[in-house]
Amino acid sequence: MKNSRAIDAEQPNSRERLLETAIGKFAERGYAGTSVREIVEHAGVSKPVLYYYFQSKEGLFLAILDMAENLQKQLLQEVLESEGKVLDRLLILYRRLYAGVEEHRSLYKMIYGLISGPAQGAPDYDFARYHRHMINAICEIYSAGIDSGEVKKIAAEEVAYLVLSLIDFCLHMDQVHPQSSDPQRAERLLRLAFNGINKGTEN
Amino acid sequence: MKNSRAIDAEQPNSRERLLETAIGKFAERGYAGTSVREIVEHAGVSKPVLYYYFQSKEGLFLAILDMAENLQKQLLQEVLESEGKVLDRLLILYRRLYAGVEEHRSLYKMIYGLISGPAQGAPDYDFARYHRHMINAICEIYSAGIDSGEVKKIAAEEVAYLVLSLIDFCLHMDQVHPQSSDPQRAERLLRLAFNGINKGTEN
DNA sequence: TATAATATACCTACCGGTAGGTAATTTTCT
DNA sequence: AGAAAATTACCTACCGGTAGGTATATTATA
Repeated sequence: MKNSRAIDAEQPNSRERLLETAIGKFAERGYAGTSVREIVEHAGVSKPVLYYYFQSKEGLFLAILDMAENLQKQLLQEVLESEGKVLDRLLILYRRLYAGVEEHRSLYKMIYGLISGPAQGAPDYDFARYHRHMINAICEIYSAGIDSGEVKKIAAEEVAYLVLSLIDFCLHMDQVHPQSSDPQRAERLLRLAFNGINKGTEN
Repeated sequence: MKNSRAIDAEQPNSRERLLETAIGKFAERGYAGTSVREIVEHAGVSKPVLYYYFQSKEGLFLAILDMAENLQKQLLQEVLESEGKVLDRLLILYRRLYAGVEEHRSLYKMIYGLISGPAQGAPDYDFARYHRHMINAICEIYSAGIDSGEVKKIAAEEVAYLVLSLIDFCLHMDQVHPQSSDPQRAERLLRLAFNGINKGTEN
């Protein structure tokens, strides 16, 4: 028999502690703004442990990005399996996204910072892929709505930009001002855009 | 008479070259990702010149931010003097903003990165102020539209978020994919949001 | 007893910042 | 007007400290 006293709690091992710590630090202070010393100290391990698992600071960074892309891929796949009206499916997308951001707050912050901001000395990486995946998913949802005659025949990409801009913005706001968080805002704005702002448009 | 040969060309002096170079570098690689050596070398001056004019790397950074806030303040003031329909005034805002971004591409990129991303080791600064100024300006424009009965009586801030999210997103896209730049996109999306996406809404 | 996982102690290169000096201009004093 | 004093605008050379990374020894595990 391999285990001694039951399943012995399984406290996160060094590798995972390093990943988690690095995500937090990179999110708060950026890649160049975070030293490997900070990371290993906060994770409670010595420096060679980091190099043992990730070869380099860049390796650690890229391991995090791999993780993030898998999370996004899985999320979008789930959402695309949904059915219903366009607006409802977009709301499902948003809610699922919101839940994901809640669960991986720092990871989202880190990625968002790298998508929107400078490279911070980090290794090259095609961050726009995250954005493209989102646009594609929204296009797919909207196109289905055009096919079923539910929504206006507007270029799906055009609508995708509008929807994504709004979702992104709200998620971002939620992150930089968590005290005035309003998870419903994105949903309201989405409905608003669907119904129109001008007087004379319905609702 | 004090001057010798006319106004002697006045090539940009060291101070301005440092400012310009620093903006470019900070925009591309972030604050912590840019060393003062890089800056002074690219600007063609020696290190103490930077410390002579700006006291520190932080001083240089803050000087840039001062500049940026003044530019924004001036821009919004101009736009708020406009008259007309809400959508038209918002389009004026967007166009003016677009022109400003074109003119100060790197500066905008740097600020945007700092608003959206981690601190990168940069000194504390309330970057959200840029965002608040924008929201306030849009609220003012929209409120005028409510008063004149032109648009729906929706909380102005709500609309401001929608409008800003859209403008921000388009400006940002324009920046990270300048090759597929489409200055008209924001205008189309703005109109789209005003008219609604659902079938049955006008236009 | 082999190997996976860690620690100590150290490396070189570069970081932001400064000490100390100087050529050229401007201001002040006579 | 001309000398003296002060200021401006810059330089080379260097500082203490910290960055990312590693050689080597040790400990735990199987």
